[in-house]
Amino acid sequence: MQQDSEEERCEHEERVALALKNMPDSDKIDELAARFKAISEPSRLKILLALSCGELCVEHLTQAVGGNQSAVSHQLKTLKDNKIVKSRRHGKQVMYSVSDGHVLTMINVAKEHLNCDE
Amino acid sequence: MQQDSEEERCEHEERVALALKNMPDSDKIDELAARFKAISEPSRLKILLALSCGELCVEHLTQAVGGNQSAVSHQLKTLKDNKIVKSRRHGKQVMYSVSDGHVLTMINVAKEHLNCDE
DNA sequence: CGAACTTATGAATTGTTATTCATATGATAA
DNA sequence: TTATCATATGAATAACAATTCATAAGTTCG
Repeated sequence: MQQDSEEERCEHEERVALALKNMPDSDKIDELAARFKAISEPSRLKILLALSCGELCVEHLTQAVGGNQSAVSHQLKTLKDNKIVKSRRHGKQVMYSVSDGHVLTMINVAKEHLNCDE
Repeated sequence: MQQDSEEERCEHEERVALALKNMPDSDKIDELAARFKAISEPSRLKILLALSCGELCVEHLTQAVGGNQSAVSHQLKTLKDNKIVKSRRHGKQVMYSVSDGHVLTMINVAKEHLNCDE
């Protein structure tokens, strides 16, 4: 016998209702997802990990992650559009850095999570 | 005039070296990226947000996020393969829940980050 | 065992996204 | 202003991923 009890059924229905009630609206979900997506490509994650050591210009970033300048620029654009990194011009160079502490926190939490199962 | 100073150049070179030294190996980066990717689709993020209210079976999840059963199953597989959710069988049903606190933390940090700029 | 129910999976299609190459833009110095 | 250096961008191709449909597999009940 493995029939659901009356109470269990009820509890689950309530949880569905709660989930529906608490669900952020579509735009917010899309924006959140887009940010995770920005971080979710190895090439871009690598850039972020490099930037977690401090501000770097495009050329140095390119050295740090390996690859070509154009690719890195495209990737930086994606990261910047999603507020993951910020930039400032310094003479001929453009310096990039992680946009704020939240991003670093997320990466660190993700790293911890990674260590849990191996 | 906007020439780089000698010290600045040095500092940057050091930072490149540091970034290279601290860079996790390729496999680890790929795994980390894959996890972010798992979270980075609106449909899957929605599932996670629903699960943040508590354990749910596939049918209820399907109700909570809207969509069809097959799609939700596929999405759950991706989440599970990436250790974002876990499951247990309960009679005919399979109950899914968020794998651990790290995942919830990440989502909450991401939500905070979202609120910073609007 | 067979029927009913819940979840999972394979294959195909469609839609997205990364990367590359060529070149444009912006900045500085002579 | 022109040459040079640093970065950004557009367009094209190529790699990848999401969704759907049909159906298989696992579980319980009679």
